[in-house]
This record gives sequence, structure tokens and C-alpha cells, in this order.
Amino acid sequence: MSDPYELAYEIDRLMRRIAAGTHAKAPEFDPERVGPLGGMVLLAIADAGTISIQALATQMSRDKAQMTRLIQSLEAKSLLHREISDEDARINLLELTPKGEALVVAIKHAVSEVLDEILTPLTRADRESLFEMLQRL
Amino acid sequence: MSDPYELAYEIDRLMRRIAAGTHAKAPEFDPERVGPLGGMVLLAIADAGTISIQALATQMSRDKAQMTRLIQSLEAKSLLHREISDEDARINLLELTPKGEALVVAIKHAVSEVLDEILTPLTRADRESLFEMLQRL
DNA sequence: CTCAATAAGTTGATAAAGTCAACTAAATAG
DNA sequence: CTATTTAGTTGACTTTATCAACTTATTGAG
Repeated sequence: MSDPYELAYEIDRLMRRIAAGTHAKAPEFDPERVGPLGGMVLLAIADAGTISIQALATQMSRDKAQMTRLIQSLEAKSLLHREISDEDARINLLELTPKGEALVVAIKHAVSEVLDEILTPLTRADRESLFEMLQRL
Repeated sequence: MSDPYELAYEIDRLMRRIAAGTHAKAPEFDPERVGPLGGMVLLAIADAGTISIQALATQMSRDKAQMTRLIQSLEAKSLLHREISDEDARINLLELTPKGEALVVAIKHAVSEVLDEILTPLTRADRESLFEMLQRL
């Protein structure tokens, strides 16, 4: 029965398909060229409302150095702005600009389209169950 | 209700955790420094027995140029060898060397360990169902 | 049969991600 | 009030990814 490592395989493959699918239609909605990771980060910030760089890095399982640079590039594109926390001057609170929010809407739309296509073999119930399991992990 | 894009999130996060986990214990089992992708490729070849570069690229949803270079580096490390197909001289059939097979055993072991840990929140039945769904995609 | 179209693999150039260590500045705990 | 710890930054480097141009081998239509 399925060795656990086979799961890594399948997950990797699925992720690559999502990336390739969104990459293919990126020209339509990503004039700023934020890239796949940049897009994910924007989505994460949108979900959080405001969040620190460190928290974002942890939540997305990324290196904080990488996150710093990504935030800098997104900030340079006026997609988000940062504000130093009142309670703790070390912390930078990130928040989307209206421009960033508009891009998030476009990204969500595109990603959902790609995923809908990829997920066609699964019933609605399957999708729920898949999502629920991933959340538990 | 989960927007489909949320799924992309969770999958990405899971993949990163797997990557980080195996990366952390790579020194133990990857003296050749084949890297995560190199490891996955070796696993794929092991599963296939023999396979062409093109087929491998398709199966793993990777660019064939990237695959060419990766194969070259793995070949340079004597982990696999290639042979030109009898039926079609364009095709390079890849096969693991004994050294490559030994490494595959080590990799499977390490990845399984990492995944076992990550998957603890899921019951055996859940894992089966997760794997089955991913395969259907 | 032959020539155009297609497929496998390679190479070059470049961009995006990831990793690690060293560092600054702010907060906190003893 | 020092010693640690924490958030963020910077530098240097490696690994992955993308795309276009190319060579060589195969196939298929006329």
C-alpha cells in the first residue's frame, strides 16, 4: 500500500500543475509581475488583514530573509504598505493598498479557475474532504 | 465554504514543510548533494525502471531543458546511466546504477520518516483517501 | 521516395526561489 | 542594567524554473 513517499510525489506534481496553469495565464492579470510566490503572499496578507513579516514567513513556511525581499519588491510596486507597530517597534505591520486588493481579486479569480479545472475529477464532497484534511495538517 | 484558491495555499504549505523537513536531514543521506528535485527524479526513475528524459519531464510536470541538466548532473555522479533506444535513436533510456538504487533506498526512508511525522494528524484511512484523491487528479 | 513537419534532447541566457550566516535595533527577563 | 531573545535586513550563494534557438532522428503526406 502506498508508501508515504509516494504522497510527496503526488503533492509535488499537483503543485507544479497549479503553478504552470497560473503561470500560463499570468500575463492576463499580473502586469506587475509579482510572480507565483508574490501572489500567494498577497493572498495571505489579504486573508490576515494586517500581519508582520515574521508571522507571514512562519505561516507560509518560508525563510524570513526571502520574505523581507519579497515584501520590499511588493512595496516598491505599491501593492502594500507597512507601518511600524505601536506596541513593538521591531514589528512591521503589512497591509494591502487598494491597488494590492484589486490585484488579489484578479489572482483569486485566476487561481480558482485553474484549480476548478484541475479538480474536475473530484466531487464537491471530495474537495471538501481534501481541503479539510490539508487544514488539519 | 473553502474557495478553491485556499486549496493552493494549503498544498503549497504542505509541500514546503516536506521540503524543509527532508532538507533538514539531507546531510545524513545525501552525500552527493542531489537536492530535493534530484531526489524526486531518482525516485521516479526507480519506479519506472527505465524511462526517457521527455517522459520523465512530462510525468513530473517539468521543463525538459531542466530535466536534461538534472540528468546530466546525476549521471556525472554515477547515479544513473543512459542508453540510446534501439527503436528510436532520439530517445535516451535512463536507468539507475546500483549506487543510484542505494541512494533511492535512503531517500525513501528519509522522506517516509518526514511524512510520517507531518501526517500524524491523519488516520490511516484518511491517508489512504488523501492519496487516492491525489492520484485521481 | 522525398521533403516538410514533428519529436527528443541539448545549450544559452535569464529570472525566480531558497538557504545560511552575520548583522542592527528593539524588547524582555533576570 | 546587562544578557538574551526577537523582528527585520543584507550579502553571498545554490537550486529551480522559463523560454527560445538549435541539432538530430522519425514520421507522414504527396
